[in-house]
Amino acid sequence: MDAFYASVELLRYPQLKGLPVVIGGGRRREDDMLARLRLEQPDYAWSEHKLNEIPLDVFPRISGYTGRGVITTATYAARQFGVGSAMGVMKAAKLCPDAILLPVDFDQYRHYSQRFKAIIREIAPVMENRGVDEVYLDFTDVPGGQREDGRVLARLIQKAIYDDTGLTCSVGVAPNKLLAKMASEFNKPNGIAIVQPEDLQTMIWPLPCRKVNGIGPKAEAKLAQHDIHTIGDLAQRDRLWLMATFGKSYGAWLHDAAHGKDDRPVAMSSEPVSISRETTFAHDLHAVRDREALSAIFTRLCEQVAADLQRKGYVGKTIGIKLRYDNFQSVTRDQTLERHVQHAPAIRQAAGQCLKRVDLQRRLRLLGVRVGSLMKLEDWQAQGVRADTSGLAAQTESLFGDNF
DNA sequence: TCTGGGGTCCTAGGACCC
DNA sequence: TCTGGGGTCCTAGGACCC
Repeated sequence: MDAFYASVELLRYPQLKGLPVVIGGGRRREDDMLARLRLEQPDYAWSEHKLNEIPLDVFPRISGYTGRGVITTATYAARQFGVGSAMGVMKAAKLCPDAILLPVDFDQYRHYSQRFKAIIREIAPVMENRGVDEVYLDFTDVPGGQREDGRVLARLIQKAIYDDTGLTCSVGVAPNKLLAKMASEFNKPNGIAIVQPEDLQTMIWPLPCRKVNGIGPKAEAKLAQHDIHTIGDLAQRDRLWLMATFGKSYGAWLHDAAHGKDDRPVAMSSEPVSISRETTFAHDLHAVRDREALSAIFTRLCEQVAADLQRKGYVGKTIGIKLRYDNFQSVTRDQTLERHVQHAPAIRQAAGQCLKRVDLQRRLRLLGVRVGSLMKLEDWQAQGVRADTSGLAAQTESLFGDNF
């Protein structure tokens, strides 16, 4: 198999490239930011179609930010300061007070995501989604795909995406998904990198283990304890020793990954396993003192999950909740129903039962609702099973009232 | 001024069944 | 005098990814 890994870069303001920019914080829209900037700079005649003309001093700086948000992504200039994904915005502000802070705008990302994926699919139809800004491609059967080891196709894709969206894109080409993903990071942003099987020792083995997709902070720390730091270090270790130390399955996978082995196909479609909604409160809430606020949030989460299920055409059988306490400890509870459900009252009823099984004395920072064991609505209807939501709405009020 | 939101997959124990 | 054993489902937690 010949695999591509492509990821688009979501920064759309050319004048910000090369500067420390952080995208993150609360849920605001980029439209709102532009509207506010327009208010603040009424004399300046720019439009959304000329994003590159917005002067630098108009963009908000990170230093004015207050709140609990985290960073979604950061430019390389910002990363020089130690700023990175998933870091609290407040912490980033300390590390790099002059950084520009752009709002996260998932609606806009989804829009651009659909566009760039549609463009890619026209060129290379065997495509696997990896979130909003990344895809895998199998270009084995794409005509002309093998020219210059895939470089011609990579350039074609980059140009097509840029012409339509103005977004740049990094591409990695390799014999499998594991290596293509690593290759895509070699020349970011807007680059192309090709890794051949014979490049394994020179290009892959010197990299830290953490670069392997699937080795996270915990595994990295445990590997380091055994003096394994690079992928090359890992490749030298005995397969059976790895299996004994890291578990049969994970140890074997580590050994394969270090040797560049990966036979996962590019999966064009996959059914969701669960659908959930969760929210972190602006301030920690107490189950007794803030009962009404929590109750309203809980109801809204159930309604949002129900709306997501209906919009996407699924029913679910396992209803769960997630709580995060003020010390960041998370707990989950779930319950599998006898019948699949899809509507908010039934979800709220079951989720309310789950709430009764957790400690509600401690302050909470997050509440979430999840529906799993999903089934396509049409398959479920084909079985002739009928939803039983009658009467649940009436029960819900009293059950819920007992919990918060 | 710590630590979002939406997912997947794995593990491990207990229940239950044959 | 006993402590089989495999398969599946359910539940809770945790690692990891984007």
